[in-house]
Amino acid sequence: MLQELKNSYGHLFENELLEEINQVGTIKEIPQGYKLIEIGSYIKSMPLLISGAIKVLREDQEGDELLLYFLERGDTCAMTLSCCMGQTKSEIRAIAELDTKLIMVPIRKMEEWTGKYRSWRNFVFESYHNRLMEMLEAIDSIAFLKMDERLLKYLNDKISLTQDNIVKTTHQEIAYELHTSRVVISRLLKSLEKLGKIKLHRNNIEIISL
Amino acid sequence: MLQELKNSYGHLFENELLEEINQVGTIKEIPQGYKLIEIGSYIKSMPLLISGAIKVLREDQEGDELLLYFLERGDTCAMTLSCCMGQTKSEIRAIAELDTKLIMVPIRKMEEWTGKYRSWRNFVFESYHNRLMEMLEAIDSIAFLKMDERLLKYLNDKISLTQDNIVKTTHQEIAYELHTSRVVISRLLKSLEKLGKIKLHRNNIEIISL
DNA sequence: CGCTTTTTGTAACCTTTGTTACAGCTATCT
DNA sequence: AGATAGCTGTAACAAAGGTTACAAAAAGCG
Repeated sequence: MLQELKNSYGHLFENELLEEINQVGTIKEIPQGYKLIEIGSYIKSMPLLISGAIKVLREDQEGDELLLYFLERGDTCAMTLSCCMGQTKSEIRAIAELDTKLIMVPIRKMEEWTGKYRSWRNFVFESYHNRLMEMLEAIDSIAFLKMDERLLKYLNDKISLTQDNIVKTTHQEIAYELHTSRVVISRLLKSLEKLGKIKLHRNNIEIISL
Repeated sequence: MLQELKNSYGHLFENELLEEINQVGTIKEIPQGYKLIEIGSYIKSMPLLISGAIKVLREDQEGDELLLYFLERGDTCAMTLSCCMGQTKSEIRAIAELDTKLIMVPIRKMEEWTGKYRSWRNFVFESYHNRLMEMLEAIDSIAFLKMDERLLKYLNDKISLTQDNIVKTTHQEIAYELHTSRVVISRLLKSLEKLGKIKLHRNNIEIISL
């Protein structure tokens, strides 16, 4: 594990801290689609991403979903931090978007490290910062963009995440994540296809140019 | 200043830290409507609220606004924290919603205090947590509520902020903050009036029951 | 292969929200 | 008082997005 740790976090943490993480952390490999955190659940450990990606979702009372943002290598979940500190329930759902490898760190260590290691403090602050920025981006999209623009942004985000110009998903799935209906997504995708920007196939969308 | 500091932050910080804040902080009284932070500006000090309220707004390229949340006594601006740390430009605009009293603390002290005082660390973490939760609430409103529900929530937030059942604002102002048009707000307000929930006057709205 | 389930395409229609235009009212200023 | 600027009310219309319904294609399965 130490090697993987160093690859992803070596530039951030000093050796002593890396060693501590190595001692108390457990590595986990989770498959795509695996649910890491459910809304309302308590959290007892904090994930440090090694590879893969995790999508973070919000849900309302009726069970309608909305995609907030993705976590990638070097990221951690600020919501988790937040919940750990306050001992409150999770406000979000986290699902592996790709096959993902991560290190789980028990939360009791966190308090200790924030006092002990300046690099850890900075990491935590930076995580909060990044998450706030991503929340702002999410707000921008919902508040200021129309559905067709949001869809384009969604497709863009997907291809930069997977490094693949084929987005493997269904219209229904996109509709869930953008909190709209399948018919609306099919309609907009069809018009993108007519513009020559994408090509529609069953269970996947081929991106030509966006 | 020390007394006001103790009233608002005495339960959070130890005396030594309160003393330090007293040394380096400067007290500021700003009138309603005063612009504290503009989008794109750099921030050199961090506000600790003593009394009053500050509204935090987001803006898109076209200059369309959206109200994110309010800061009250005991709060600080996590966006400011965030920007200070990263030395980046402000992503938000902050305007005094009421006449407001606050203490400005130079940002260079922050790094020092996060290492030195556990209570300060906890305060900063809690601020981030609170702001993340308020961002989530903002997202919930925009994504899951219809405009009439958002308007109700807006009015509710206002009366709990001012402790006054008369909301002193114009339809246009509400429209800006909810990122819609004045006509839409007038329409919805009128229908609320017909339901007997509010009474409309010039420049203010009297809340009967929500 | 025949049956079922999942996914996609599309039409028709409704609701919500946004836009334009204009009139009347109120406060303020000179 | 008269002029002006700002605020509110309302109608008529346009656009975006949501809903319902149904058909057809593709994949999965015994």
